[in-house]
Amino acid sequence: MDMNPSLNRLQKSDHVNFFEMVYEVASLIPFGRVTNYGAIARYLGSPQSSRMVGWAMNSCHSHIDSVPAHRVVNRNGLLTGKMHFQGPTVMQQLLENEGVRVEDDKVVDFDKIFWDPSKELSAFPE
DNA sequence: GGTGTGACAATGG
DNA sequence: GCCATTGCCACAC
Repeated sequence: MDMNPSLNRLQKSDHVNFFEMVYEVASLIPFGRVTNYGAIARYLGSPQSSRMVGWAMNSCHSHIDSVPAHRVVNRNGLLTGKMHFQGPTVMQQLLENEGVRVEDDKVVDFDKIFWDPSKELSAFPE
């Protein structure tokens, strides 16, 4: 068989969609629900790549569709990425607009409204 | 093509 | 129980 390195790289190119996949999952977050980076990373098959999720969010502006990044918070339920929005209070406003209580830049009842794609979606829809 | 980074998470002291 | 360190993996320079 021809071990064409280009071919191998081609498959790796599929991982380039990692960002888009993150946007996909983020878009699947139900209204009034929130999730954390680790859950999304875990759903993508790389539970250790939670940082990549945040990185993808950093580039979410590059995505065509608007990504509800305000529904994605860190494991502590803290709105760590609020500063990356149009305004430091936009993220909180959006969450409160969805019925999510945010106190001191932290999601109240985070474990209650926590939405795990790996459990809710239960499968890999590709 | 190597180095640095980053909106995290888990572990250790 | 809080602060510091490590791991991690993909992307930008």
